[in-house]
Amino acid sequence: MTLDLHATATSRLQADGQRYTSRRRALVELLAEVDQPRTIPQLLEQRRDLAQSSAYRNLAVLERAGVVHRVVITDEFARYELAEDLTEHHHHLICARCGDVVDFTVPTEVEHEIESALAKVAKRAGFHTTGHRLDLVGVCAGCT
Amino acid sequence: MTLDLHATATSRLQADGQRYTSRRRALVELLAEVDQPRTIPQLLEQRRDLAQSSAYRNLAVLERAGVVHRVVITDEFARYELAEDLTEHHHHLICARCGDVVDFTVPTEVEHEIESALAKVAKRAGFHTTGHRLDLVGVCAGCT
DNA sequence: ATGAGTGCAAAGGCTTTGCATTAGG
DNA sequence: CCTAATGCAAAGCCTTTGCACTCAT
Repeated sequence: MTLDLHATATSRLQADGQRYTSRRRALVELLAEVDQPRTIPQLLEQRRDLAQSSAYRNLAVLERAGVVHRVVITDEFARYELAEDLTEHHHHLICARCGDVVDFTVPTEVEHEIESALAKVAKRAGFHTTGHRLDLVGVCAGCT
Repeated sequence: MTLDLHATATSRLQADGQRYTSRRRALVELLAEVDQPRTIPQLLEQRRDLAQSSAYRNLAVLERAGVVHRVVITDEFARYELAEDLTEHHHHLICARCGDVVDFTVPTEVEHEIESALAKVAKRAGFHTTGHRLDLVGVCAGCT
């Protein structure tokens, strides 16, 4: 799995004319460790040897290559997570208490219901959707 | 409708110890005119007599009072719309082409399906949700 | 009069960029 | 070798804040 992840990252970056350098690999590893989108300050705190500007630049490169995905929740910090096809499908629980964002998955059957409802929405509204954002606002486990 | 809107705004602001001044009323009117969340630059362009800092401050006041709602889509500009209970329930179509955000409503029956699916999600995940964000990414009418 | 509201300008905070240095292929 | 990548510092951009002025009550 980890091997696949890095192999995939390498090939996707190469396809975009980019290298899979040590810092980029470090960022991908940090994102793969956790089940929540992370802010750049969080990433920098875990890996003090990463330069802030390079982190911003590298995450932008990784996003263009389709390795990571940028998630905008509030306007304080952008968050990054691995691209959807490198993780399992999930949604976000935005904690109204602590502001943290955690992934959470739903049973396949419910997922299908939501997707079918969304498909109807798209069809009736008469446009082709390229994706959707579905997040729940509530209270995370840590905040009880 | 318009009368109700301003009457409601007045009472909600009063409940928060705030006045419904001309600039605040102007902001509410601008938001009521369109069916999409607007950025502060957009609002300032339509009403050149509004001061930028006051617009930021007044929208913050109006949000605390529950008259408007702040919507964060990307990290460039925050957007504001009338509070949900002052408009009809709607979702957002984020245009991948021009970056604009437009409201769009769905048939009640589909809306119910989505809400019931979301209720299941919340229940199975074991938390109390206070709300959800459901936006579609696609191409708006203007971009065909 | 008296405090809320307003406008201008300056400061904050996240993110991006310029530039010299380092490193990967 | 030679270009891409990196790190530091400075600049950008959206937003907030300080402060004096104005307006409503």
